[in-house]
Amino acid sequence: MSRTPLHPTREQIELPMVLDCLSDPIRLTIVYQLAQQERVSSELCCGDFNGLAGKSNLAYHFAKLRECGVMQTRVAGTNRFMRLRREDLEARFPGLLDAVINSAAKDADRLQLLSGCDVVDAESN
Amino acid sequence: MSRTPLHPTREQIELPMVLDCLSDPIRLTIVYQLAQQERVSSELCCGDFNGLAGKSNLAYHFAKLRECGVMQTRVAGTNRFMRLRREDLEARFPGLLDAVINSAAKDADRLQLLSGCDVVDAESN
DNA sequence: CCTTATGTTCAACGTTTATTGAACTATTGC
DNA sequence: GCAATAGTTCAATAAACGTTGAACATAAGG
Repeated sequence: MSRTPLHPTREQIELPMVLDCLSDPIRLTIVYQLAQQERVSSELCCGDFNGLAGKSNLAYHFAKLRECGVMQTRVAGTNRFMRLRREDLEARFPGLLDAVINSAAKDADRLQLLSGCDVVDAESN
Repeated sequence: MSRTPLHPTREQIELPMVLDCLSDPIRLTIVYQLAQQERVSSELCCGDFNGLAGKSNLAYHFAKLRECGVMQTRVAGTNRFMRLRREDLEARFPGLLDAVINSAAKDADRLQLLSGCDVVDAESN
């Protein structure tokens, strides 16, 4: 396992890549859950998203989200903690992330954003 | 040529589809140009986008933009006039379209949004 | 009616994408 | 050291995507 995964600089973040990244239902769910979690701890680890898809499939989506500059990964022991790159995204594309997240929240049931994710269960306790 | 192409109702417009639609550079350019044109006439016809790609390729992208609910097509003679479905998009995803368009405007040169499009030339006269 | 202009539709193609399971790496705790 | 845990990487697969040119459809102008 390489120590710190590749992240693009703020200026390297491209609009089409971000939009494409967010257009996938699984990745949109991940981003949505990360946004919800910001009110609590701002970070989640990969395992919190088991239930959304298989581990290798999730790793694929995590890599995409990272490489597109949407989220950042921090390695801690055997865990990888992830958070949204809110400031960078806001600097590059003002209002975009919130518009997407709010739209996703509005359509939460339609998008099935809440299904199969440990995070929501934990939060509702 | 069928008289009126298919358009989804406002409620049928889905977030992932819209994001995916906007993630393609050619389609993003079309949307951006339509947005710019709103200050003038709010409508453009297919031919205004020759230069972006071949005709059949453009027809493919137009169809996607239409089927995803991003724009509306009106048939007039041999022409098809298109405009953004601003109100519908705003109702479904508040702030999203403007965030995307403003972000695209900020990155206009990086995205090469202005190249090969008749509209800009016409507008700069 | 014939031609021209505007776009669409279709089939073909090569590329990219999402998904899967198996193998692998790295860290923690006993 | 050994087993368990947490994730990644790889190869394979099927589906979706973008692009192309040729054929088609429709309307307008002479």
